[in-house]
Amino acid sequence: MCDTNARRNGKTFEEWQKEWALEDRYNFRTIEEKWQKIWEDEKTYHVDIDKTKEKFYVLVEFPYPSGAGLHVGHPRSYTALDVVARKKRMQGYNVLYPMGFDAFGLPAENYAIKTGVHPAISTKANIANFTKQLKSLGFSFDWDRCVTTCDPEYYKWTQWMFIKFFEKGLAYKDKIAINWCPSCKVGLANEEVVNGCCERCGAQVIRKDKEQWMIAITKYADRLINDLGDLDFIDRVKSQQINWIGRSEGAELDFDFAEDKLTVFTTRPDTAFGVTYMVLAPEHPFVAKYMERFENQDEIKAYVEETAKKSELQRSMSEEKTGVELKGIKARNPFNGKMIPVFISDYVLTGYGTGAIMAVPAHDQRDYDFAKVFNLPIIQVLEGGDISEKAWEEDGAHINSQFLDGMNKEDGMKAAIDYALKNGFGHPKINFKLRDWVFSRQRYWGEPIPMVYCEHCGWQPVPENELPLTLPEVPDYHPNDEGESPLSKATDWLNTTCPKCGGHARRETDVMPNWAGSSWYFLRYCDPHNDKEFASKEALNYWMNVDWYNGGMEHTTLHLLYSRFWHKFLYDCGYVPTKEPYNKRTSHGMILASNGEKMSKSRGNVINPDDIVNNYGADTFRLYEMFIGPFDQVAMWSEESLMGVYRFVGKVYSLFKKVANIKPKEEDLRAMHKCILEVTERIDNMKFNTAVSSLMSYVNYLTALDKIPQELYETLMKLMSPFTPHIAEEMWARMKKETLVLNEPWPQGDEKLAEDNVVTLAVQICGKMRGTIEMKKDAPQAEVEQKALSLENVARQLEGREIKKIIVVPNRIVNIVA
RNA sequence: GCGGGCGUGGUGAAAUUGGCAGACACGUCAGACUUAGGAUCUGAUGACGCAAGUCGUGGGGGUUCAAGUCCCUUCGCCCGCACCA
Repeated sequence: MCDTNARRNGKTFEEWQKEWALEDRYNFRTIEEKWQKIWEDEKTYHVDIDKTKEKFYVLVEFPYPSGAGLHVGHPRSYTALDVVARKKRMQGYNVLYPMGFDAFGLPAENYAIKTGVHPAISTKANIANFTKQLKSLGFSFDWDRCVTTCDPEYYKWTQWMFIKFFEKGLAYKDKIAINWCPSCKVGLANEEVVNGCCERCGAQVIRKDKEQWMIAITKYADRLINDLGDLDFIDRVKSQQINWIGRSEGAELDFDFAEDKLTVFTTRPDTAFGVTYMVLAPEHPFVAKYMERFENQDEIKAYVEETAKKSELQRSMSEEKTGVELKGIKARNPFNGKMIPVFISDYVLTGYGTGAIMAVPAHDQRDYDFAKVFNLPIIQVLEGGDISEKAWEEDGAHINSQFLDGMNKEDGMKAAIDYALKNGFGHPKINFKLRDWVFSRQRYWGEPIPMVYCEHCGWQPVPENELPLTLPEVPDYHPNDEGESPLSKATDWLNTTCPKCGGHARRETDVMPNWAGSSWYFLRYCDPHNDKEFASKEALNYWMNVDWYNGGMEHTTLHLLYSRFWHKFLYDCGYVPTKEPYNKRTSHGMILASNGEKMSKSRGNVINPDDIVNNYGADTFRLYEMFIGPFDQVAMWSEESLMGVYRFVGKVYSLFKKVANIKPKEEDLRAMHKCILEVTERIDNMKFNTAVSSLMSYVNYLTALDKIPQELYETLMKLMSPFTPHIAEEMWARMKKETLVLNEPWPQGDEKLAEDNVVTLAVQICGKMRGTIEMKKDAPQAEVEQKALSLENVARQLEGREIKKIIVVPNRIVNIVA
């Protein structure tokens, strides 16, 4: 697979040898430059479908190519999965480990607003810089498969998939109250709002009614939960997704309200006899519909207006419950015929359930608080609690509930729903917190939504043969306050003809969110240059699924959820062979500055990866990031620890001088096999930090030897090559001349050879350590006991005491109970 | 409030799942080689104690021959969601 002469830059092996002999010191710069050039020139990491081999697809989240360049956090997960990829290759798998760029996004657009530089230009420069940085770290990415989401050849297919969503009725335009960031002048998905503020700029999000493209992710809510079951995702990810989707089982019940049915969702239909009033969200359609008939219209209108002005955050923060009664119309509880008052209040959300609730103040704290403010009756229907101070939210037998009396929760629920069904005023219902995906962004630097609006034919998709619908040039990148995309200024582009009737039509001017391109990029990696389809069936069948996907926790309810949904949709359409894209999902911890703070430009505590590579080398950098701490936990950057790792790599280099063509002794092999077994097991289990510890221990062993048998050093290079590929390749070349260590088979650890036939057992008296004994492995119990008792220290401690029992755990411990 | 997780030396952290707590590093101390290298090598290093030994995994209690690990209880921290009916 490789051209030996090219690898030697035309020099003969003898010439190289002379050069090496001169170099006594570890010169990482020459070594790393040399091997990176070889890997690049020889396309060492290029991979194709090879049906004779088992495939393994390793994936890391592709970065947004920001102007700031690579962060030290990026290499943490890239190195970890590079280690996995390299080891799997050596174990004989055909490994796909690709890299690309998630290149649409606001920073490039904001930069364009400030400087006038077209986002395509700054993005291209940033990508070049990122690529250079990534290559300087020696990752084994197949760069031939690099994809970029802002490339028309790529987003052609993102647009094509949007049209599929539209064709299947899952993409629709709707006027809804959206989360509007007044600073970015853009609508945000629910997932992009953090504590009522814009995820990007931190400005407080306000509510704004806007026509938006929506994608019906809620149709997949159940499957997105249920299919998690079979997947090897870390627990935090699973539970966070489940929590976010927020499934609740209950019932919808119809209360009579004037000539209408007022439908509520409740998880506790069995508490219906405790309902003393009802509450509508101020936006509920009945408020406007019956306005004329309310006696206190002014009061109601004022309250509706006031809540409309409030942000979600302000609404949720109000300490005291507020509201207004809809005087003039009462509702009728279908369970007992009682007429009850109806209120509007901002504690009822318009977007969840039906936007209306039945209030059971005795057993729901929010209803209780509201009832106290408005002096409403509180009827206890579940036994067991004192409701004089607060609501009783635990379970108890039903009381004051006619036919439900005496029942427990389960029976009560069943009986209440049966009763509602029989009398035609209710049915079981499952609700989700998840809302449909707001897919429009009033921005420039994103995929144009490939839709045109015709007065006669309505919304029509751009015909497939006209894709990609490329972004036009615009005079000005500013969005305006009315929330119109900069694309609305591209008049030539904007006006078009209807693909259906040929009449005049207008293009959609909103673009897609950042999350669009990243929702399917792992599919494109399988077949990145295909111009007939987004990826061939053959490629998808061979490479999918992703076997191991690592990414940030912050994407759990964003990218990870979106892409699972997107993939399921493609599966339903028959375009992909599997119903889930990722078999295994792990997540790395953040790297913080040495004082425990987040690294940020404003704090001035950012560590630049380029500096680390220049001062210590890529191998040290990689190895340090693996050694820094448990992979899934936050870690603090420490220059001192980095130095320790640098010393270690230097030591490994200088040990080469002691390598000799001698036969390893039994204990040498023991140390070697122990290291093989540990490193192998620890990489598989994501314990990269202790895998490095094993290598260090092994090197400490080698350091103590006068001469190092070559086999031991060769094995060290094999084990280190996933972590520190440059030095491993270099030292391997110095020993073997012709092959690449990365093509060597991964060493096989032998349990038997790793075991010592002499073991040290701890001797305890009543659980307290009193000494140790050396025994042959698996020595008979009697012998062990005798030797333990013969210890001077033990004998002294036991003087005058009676031995009750001796517990021997083979090869571990002796505990004498006296 | 709900969900997930964590608490071990001066520091980052280990601990074959109930079996010698502190591996591997950082730091510190001592020594060697040297004498301007922030180099390298060797050794020591949980606390108290001259020592035998005693005490030690947030606190308290329990199970066990044996607990960082299991059970109960309590305190503290981190992350996600949050008026979701």
